[in-house]
Amino acid sequence: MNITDAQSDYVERVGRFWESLSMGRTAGRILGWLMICDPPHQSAVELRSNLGVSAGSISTQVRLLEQLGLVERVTFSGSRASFYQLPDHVWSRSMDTELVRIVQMRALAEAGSAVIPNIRPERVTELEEVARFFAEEWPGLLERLHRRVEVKP
Amino acid sequence: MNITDAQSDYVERVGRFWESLSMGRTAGRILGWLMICDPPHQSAVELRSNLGVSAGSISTQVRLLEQLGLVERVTFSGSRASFYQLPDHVWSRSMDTELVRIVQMRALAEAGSAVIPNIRPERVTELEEVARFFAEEWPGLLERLHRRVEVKP
DNA sequence: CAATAGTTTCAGAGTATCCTGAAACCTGTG
DNA sequence: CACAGGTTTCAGGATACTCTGAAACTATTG
Repeated sequence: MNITDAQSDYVERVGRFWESLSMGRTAGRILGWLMICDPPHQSAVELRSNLGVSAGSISTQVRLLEQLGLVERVTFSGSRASFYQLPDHVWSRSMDTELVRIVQMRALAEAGSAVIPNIRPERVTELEEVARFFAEEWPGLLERLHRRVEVKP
Repeated sequence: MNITDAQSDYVERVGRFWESLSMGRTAGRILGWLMICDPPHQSAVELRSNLGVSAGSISTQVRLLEQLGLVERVTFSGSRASFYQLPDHVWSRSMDTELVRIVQMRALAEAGSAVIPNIRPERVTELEEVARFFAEEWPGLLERLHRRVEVKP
């Protein structure tokens, strides 16, 4: 199945959005296409021809996306090629990784404890409070998200 | 007041963290120094000498940070210079802007409605559900954050 | 209204990032 | 064990950032 104009538009749009998050346009295009392609799993060659990027680029970006947990590799007996597809519940699961950012933020704030200023110390301490708040809230929030998204009403 | 070694370490650490968010090391250094400097407001010249970057760079990055609402410009009668400082509650307030990202995400998901696939349509539709979930939850979450951070127990 | 403190703009240099195309490298299969 | 399909690596080119230093600009102040 070949890509249509409407699909190409969407792929480009996802690409630009991903780029605005400074995560690379090609990676975004791959995700965009994997969201709407049929079948949902695509070989490197199919990605190449539908997205118009080189084999090397596909290889690099797919590995990157795999590391981020946004793409998974599947294989089929009888076919030598690898296929790539979005894992189940990518989007809700991708929110899980925000927790590591929160932890990094907390670590940054704690590293500031040695240099807390006398005037307006909250410039440093508030960062820690914010990090602590999200560290507390995030798990419960995610649980509700997952319940809502994974078990349909 | 001149920057100490411990302070410089912290500034560099904030700089690297900011860089890891792909927001530029110099911008991060400015924020780091503005978190711990005394007085809390600094002129471009002070930023220059404490951070070791050029006047042009300070000018550019400070404008950028101002646009993001992470730095504010203040002036004092009797002084010709502008001074830069962190606004009150920068860190908790900076979480407010996440809402626009959520809205963008929702728009992206809605743009996909024209190309929803027959098999595994949730690859597209779940993105919208996630966006909607956060759009609903974020305001309340922020309100609790602000209450907690702004009125101390 | 001239001098000057302070700020912004801009060209050029340096650096990082991303892509391509080709070569190298795997690994099933005949 | 050689072949061939498929994937990864890598050098080189293009692009985009970001910084610097100097010139241009702005606006107080004497």
